[in-house]
Amino acid sequence: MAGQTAPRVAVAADQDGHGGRLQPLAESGEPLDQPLRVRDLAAAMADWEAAAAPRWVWAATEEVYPRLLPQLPEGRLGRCHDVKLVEPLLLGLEDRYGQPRSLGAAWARLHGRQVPPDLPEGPGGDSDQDSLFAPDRSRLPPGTDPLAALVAVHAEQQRRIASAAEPARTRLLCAAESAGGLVAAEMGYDGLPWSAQAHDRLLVDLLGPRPRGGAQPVKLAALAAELQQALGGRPLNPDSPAQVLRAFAEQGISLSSTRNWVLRAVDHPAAPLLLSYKELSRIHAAHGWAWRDAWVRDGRFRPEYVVGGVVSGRWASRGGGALQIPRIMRGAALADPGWLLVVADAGQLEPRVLAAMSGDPGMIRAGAQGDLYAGLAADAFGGDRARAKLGLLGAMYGQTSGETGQLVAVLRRRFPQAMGLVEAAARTGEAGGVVHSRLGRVCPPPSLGWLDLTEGASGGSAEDAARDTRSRGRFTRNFVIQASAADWALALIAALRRRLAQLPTSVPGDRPRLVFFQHDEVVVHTPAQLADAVREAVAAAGEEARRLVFGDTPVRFPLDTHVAASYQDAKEGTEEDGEDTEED
DNA sequence: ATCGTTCGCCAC
DNA sequence: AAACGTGGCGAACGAT
Repeated sequence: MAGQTAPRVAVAADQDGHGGRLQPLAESGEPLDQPLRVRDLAAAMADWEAAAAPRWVWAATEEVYPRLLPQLPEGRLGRCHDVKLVEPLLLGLEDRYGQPRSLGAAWARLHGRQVPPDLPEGPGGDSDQDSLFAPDRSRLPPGTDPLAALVAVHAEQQRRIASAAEPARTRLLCAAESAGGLVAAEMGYDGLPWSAQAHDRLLVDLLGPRPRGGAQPVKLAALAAELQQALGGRPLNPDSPAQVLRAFAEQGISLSSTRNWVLRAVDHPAAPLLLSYKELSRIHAAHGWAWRDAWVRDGRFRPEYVVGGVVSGRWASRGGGALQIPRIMRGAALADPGWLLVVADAGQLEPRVLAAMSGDPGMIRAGAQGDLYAGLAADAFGGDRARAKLGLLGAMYGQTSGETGQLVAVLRRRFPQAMGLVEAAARTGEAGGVVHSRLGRVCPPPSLGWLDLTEGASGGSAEDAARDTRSRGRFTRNFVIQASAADWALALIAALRRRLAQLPTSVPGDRPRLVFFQHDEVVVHTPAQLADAVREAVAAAGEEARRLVFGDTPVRFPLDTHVAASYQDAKEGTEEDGEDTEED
């Protein structure tokens, strides 16, 4: 096929059917040949992928790739440039944060036309029903050639990347974000293995047998009845904070709220009952049978991931609460027979990011070790690891209250460069400025309302203005860390995805798949005999991410990796000796 | 009935 | 012991 050596290929799928058009591009985005019409887009792309593995350029991964996946061979596609994911990154760097990101919007900006607002992101195109007609979400004006517009906008994005203040980092950020788009689509397609039987066992243990209709499970109903008795016997809905506060007041107990930590300090028989009720009630409501009916099909939990859905670059999810699966429910995430789950999480990721970015000698010394907090403690806290950890987390979150404030003061003395980095970020935010991640993801600028308030122009109180100022300082302080950790995590999954695709498989269908990703943690579903190779791939990907994002820093970014049939069992091995089950 | 806000809990 | 960052989500509740 002509042009198969092109480094990039632009893709425009037909609105209906299986065809589309392809156009080979130079790295700069300049066309190398005429567009090529193909009747079977997936087959043509698979051939091209096998021959030359170009970077696929398209308007939006989420609108194209899910439709291709069922028809692609196991190797799938290697790399892409997602115009809609790249656009907001570039807009942020260009002081145009938050402007519309669609292909049509970028095209309109390019031609000085009126920019269409983005469509609201609904529950994404579920291709379950063989929906031949994907609605056009490009926002291009009618009559515009989508491929020509794509090629023009992509070339312009390449120019913008090249003229960014730090082109190499921007290029890496755009590539990583685009790779994230591929991973997200594939994870949504492959799904997290989820055993209905195991899930049922967990639920029955906790709640009792599945009730008919919408009835309350027996254990929950019993707890509610007991609680009502303990609070005087009057009808009570334990799900209503207002009613609960009133009922406790009648017992002579005045509560500031019905939060768990408040209730835990209450000396009354109703308090533990309410705590138990709330715990079980939440499981039933958020991850019970109704949840499974809605989100688990054919032994897979298939949520929708939203790449770049969090300002810091972390992912969000839409539906199913994918990023909030309660720990006690994770026993239901069970590998297929003959398969295993490889679970890897980056321990102490955020403090390691701070160490690497700041170049602080003391922090680097601690971060070169397996346990950063222990190193910190030995250096500055007389070996008290808990205090070292509390202080460092406080410094990264902007905590000032109580004892933690003093710990932060110690850190400032002993690790001036590291503390200087987060405090400079806080000052920038308080002054209304923006900060950026290691790879250059930009934080949102302050709102007009914030500017009015903090400049005293809106008539708000000085207290409100001061509170908003401090709040933005905490946001930007944390942003530089959280967003840089997200940079690393994105590089990790991109590298891991590529390495998994290169693993030799003997039997078709036996390829390891990334099935879950949560901020600093990945899960790979793999044939058992490949589990060791997957572990090695994870470790190598972590090292690759470190080098790409942080260069030659001595700080290590170790991944705690465990292999088990269930997510739960793999995680239990991860926790450090019972004490201190906190993250990071 | 339907919508938006508040509370509160889950994850990192 | 409890206020310190990013989110999603469900029930209650009050407004339309």
